[in-house]
Amino acid sequence: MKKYNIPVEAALEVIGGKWKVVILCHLIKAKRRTGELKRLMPGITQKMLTQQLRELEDDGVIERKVYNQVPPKVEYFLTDYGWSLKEILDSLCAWGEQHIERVYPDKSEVLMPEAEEELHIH
Amino acid sequence: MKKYNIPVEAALEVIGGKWKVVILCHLIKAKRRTGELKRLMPGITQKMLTQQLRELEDDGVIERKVYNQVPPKVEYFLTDYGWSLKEILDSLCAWGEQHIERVYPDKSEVLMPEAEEELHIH
DNA sequence: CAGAATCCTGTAGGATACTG
DNA sequence: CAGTATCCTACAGGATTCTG
Repeated sequence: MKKYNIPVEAALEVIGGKWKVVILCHLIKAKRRTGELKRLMPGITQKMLTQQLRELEDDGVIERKVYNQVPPKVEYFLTDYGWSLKEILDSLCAWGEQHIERVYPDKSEVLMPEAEEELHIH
Repeated sequence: MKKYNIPVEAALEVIGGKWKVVILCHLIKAKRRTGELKRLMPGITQKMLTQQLRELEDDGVIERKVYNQVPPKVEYFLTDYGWSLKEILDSLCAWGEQHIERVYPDKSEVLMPEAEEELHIH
């Protein structure tokens, strides 16, 4: 059992990973398949993605649903416990939006995941 | 100029460092001298402390006040910009307090820094 | 498509000693 | 007391390949 010098460390232990907040911010908007997450995070490697997902799963923050079919289909989504992080994630996202330097003259450069939702890739 | 795949990355860039949230959580309660911070974070090394402090300073989140005296005295405190992170830090701390496993049968093991200094009301 | 298994490297970050 | 300056190592994390 871990000992913390300050309670906030308990939160950091769960969402402190390099990509965890980003992953959670995506999953708070919608459940996602592995490939979707990969496309939403061009910077992440295969290895890191699964690794971070496993840790989040082990911490009970997200859940993994496997569909028994070929080709395989796996979906990740927040658990109830994960939703308890909503306030944190919301404030983080809000701050990011407010304080981001405007690198996007128009929105064209921003990934618009919603647009590709429901897409079937063959 | 950095390009983000998702706005929240802007927030992570500022508070994503290993110790930054902890430091900020301390500074949100009161301005602190270097030695105080060191004692509040027994796990951090001299090097990491100054490094993280410098980065926070460079990002305009905290400010460093040097008193010209011997022995030296330096104080760190949040800037106005830094206070814009209050909501994030508050929700992080709150979550930590709620979800920490109760490792403290009584409070005796928890550091109680408040006792040693006046509060910094903003 | 999801992800496990390898191999490999950079660097985050620790320990220690020193200075104004 | 606050802060450099070194040295050094573990491991986070990347690239690539393979499999059901």
